[in-house]
Amino acid sequence: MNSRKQYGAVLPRPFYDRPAEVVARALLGKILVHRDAAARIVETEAYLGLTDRAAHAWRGLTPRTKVLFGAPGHAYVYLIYGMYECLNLVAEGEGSPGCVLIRALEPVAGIDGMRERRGAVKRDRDLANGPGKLTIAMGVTRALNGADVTRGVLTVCEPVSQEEFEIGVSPRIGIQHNVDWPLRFFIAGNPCVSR
DNA sequence: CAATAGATCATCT
DNA sequence: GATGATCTATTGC
Repeated sequence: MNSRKQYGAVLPRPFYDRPAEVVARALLGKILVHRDAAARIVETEAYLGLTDRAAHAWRGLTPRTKVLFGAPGHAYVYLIYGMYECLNLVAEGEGSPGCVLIRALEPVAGIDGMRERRGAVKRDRDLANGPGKLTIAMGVTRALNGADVTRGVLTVCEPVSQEEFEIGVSPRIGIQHNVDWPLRFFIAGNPCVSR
């Protein structure tokens, strides 16, 4: 049991009030915290909104995308393929629907709970190395859609110690439009980054 | 090891 | 009624 705190101050709202691709880069290395579970963000993708056909908000304001058009620093959780949930963080100011998809995490604390929720996973690095996996591992569900990430049960925090890392860039994964836009960011060499 | 099929449902046409 | 920001198990070299 390690009782030492693994993370520091909660990121304030202005952190998110910037272009989606800037926030996506800045989130790498930060610590996502939900109740007793904490994990380092090692892979993100930026979705730009009205100009980005791959983004949910591309078509405009609908009941589902309402959160994306709201204030920055909130969670957007949606169901994909009828089975898995994906976690996004809303970026950019009110009315500007940029967001950042969290694609992979490196477990930091509460790993026992993650293993329970994930079932027959062998290695720790496989607990949260994908968008659908990390929501299960962290216990994030659609009940958290619209939640304020600057205070409450789900937050993103500064790491206690920031090791140096290189940021890798590539096209986004699993989408059908704008396949060549380099909006995926990850910590180069980290074993928890998805393939 | 790489490729592929199947699971399963909220959202939008 | 079709589609999708996925994962896992299974099949085929």
